[in-house]
Amino acid sequence: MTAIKESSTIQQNKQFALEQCPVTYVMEKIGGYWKPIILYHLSQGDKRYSELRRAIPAITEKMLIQHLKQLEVDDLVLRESKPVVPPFVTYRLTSSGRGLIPVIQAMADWAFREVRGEFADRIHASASEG
Amino acid sequence: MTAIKESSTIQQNKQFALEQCPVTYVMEKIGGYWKPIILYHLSQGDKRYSELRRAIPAITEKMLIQHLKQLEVDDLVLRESKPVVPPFVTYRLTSSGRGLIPVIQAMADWAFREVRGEFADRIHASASEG
DNA sequence: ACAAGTACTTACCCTAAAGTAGGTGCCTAT
DNA sequence: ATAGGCACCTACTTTAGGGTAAGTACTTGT
Repeated sequence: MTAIKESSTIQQNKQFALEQCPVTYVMEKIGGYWKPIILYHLSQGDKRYSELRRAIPAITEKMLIQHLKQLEVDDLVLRESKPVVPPFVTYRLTSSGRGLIPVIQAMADWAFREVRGEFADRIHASASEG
Repeated sequence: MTAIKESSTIQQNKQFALEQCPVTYVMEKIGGYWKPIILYHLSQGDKRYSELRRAIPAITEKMLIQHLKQLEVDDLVLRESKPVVPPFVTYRLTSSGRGLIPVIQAMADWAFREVRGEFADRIHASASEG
């Protein structure tokens, strides 16, 4: 067991931090507003850059490319470019990225349940108004 | 079906936005760095203010109370204070908040899988170094 | 008398994240 | 000839999220 030498303390700290709060680790990778939204769209299938742009009209190009680059260095997203003109660039989830699909899916499920709940409340309120 | 009158367009927009991207709805509620971390600790059981503080040493009091208040108005967290001195305030998840447990749990699961993966990679790399 | 613990609140500051608005190079369609 | 689509890049500015440090009110412990 001589593997992991000097860096073992880092690893131990990481293990420690993880036991303290695993969610912190996740936030370091996909914290912020846009990343989970981008990941959601990629979870629906591989997308070209321009497809992502159209799928998320509210995001600026700067934010989109910036987060895509970061997701790439964090090995959550893979960028594949065909050397043609006009450019043809595809983004897809890596296997780590696909590991986040349950998270994204749980988020989507919750959102639907919440809004259905509001809907039901509203009908109920209107009904009891007379 | 005359329930929902003037406000129906808002509701329709919400439904539309939700179909476009349910994750956006989630981000409006729990986006940012700290909220999921707070929710994780509350998912482990009801906590007093000071317990949360100790559980999340990296957070400042300002951030903690600020996000707790916001989670309260968003009906994800319930604040219960006993009128005693010294104060005794407990925070717990509401039913909406409990609905997020699968999200938080999926995050925690992913974090553990990721770090185990890194660990395995590291051992593998060291082994093939000689 | 003083520190420490409870659960906050307030004022000030700073930085990192995000928005604005341009440009690049190359091609196709009108 | 000009506009538009592709996938970006860059400089500048704004905003909001977060950090620092102090104070509040009341009680218990030493």
